Amino acid sequence: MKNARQEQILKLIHEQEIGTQEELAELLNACGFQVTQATVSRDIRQLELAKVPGTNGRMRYSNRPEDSRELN
Amino acid sequence: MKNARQEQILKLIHEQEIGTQEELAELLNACGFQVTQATVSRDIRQLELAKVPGTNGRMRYSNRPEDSRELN
DNA sequence: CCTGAATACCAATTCAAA
DNA sequence: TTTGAATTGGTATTCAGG
Repeated sequence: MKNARQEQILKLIHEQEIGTQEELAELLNACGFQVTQATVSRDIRQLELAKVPGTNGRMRYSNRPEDSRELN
Repeated sequence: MKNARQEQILKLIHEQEIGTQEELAELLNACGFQVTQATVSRDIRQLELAKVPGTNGRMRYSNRPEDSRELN
């Protein structure tokens, strides 16, 4: 089910550094959610997760930026 | 020069919705900064800008998320 | 160092399908 | 309405060079 999976995604990205959607898809599969990258991409859009270059140099999915709502 | 260009990038992403690095590169060129996507990619990493799926569905570059520092 | 061109990699979307 | 496979589009990186 979609909602449970998206919950799991939030949990996962909070627990560990996830660099790619494939990686996330694999972790979900390990949790019993059978999905492909295409679905993960859609989930990410719905959850409005951001991909940020971390301070360590690597990329990481994360919750949305504070100032992403309006311009000035 | 690099710093001036990165300043300009910050200004641009704050002023308008920028969806791709190519788009950003074009805007920079229009401002007199001659760059390609490769350099924009590096600047984005150095500035730690995030790419977020906006509420409107489109992608947008934005300043970094509030919670992107540590895990729990 | 910093950069561009080319490339390899990653992500969004299309197109069926259920 | 949700999904996967395949495709297309976008980005990170390599590799060479200034």
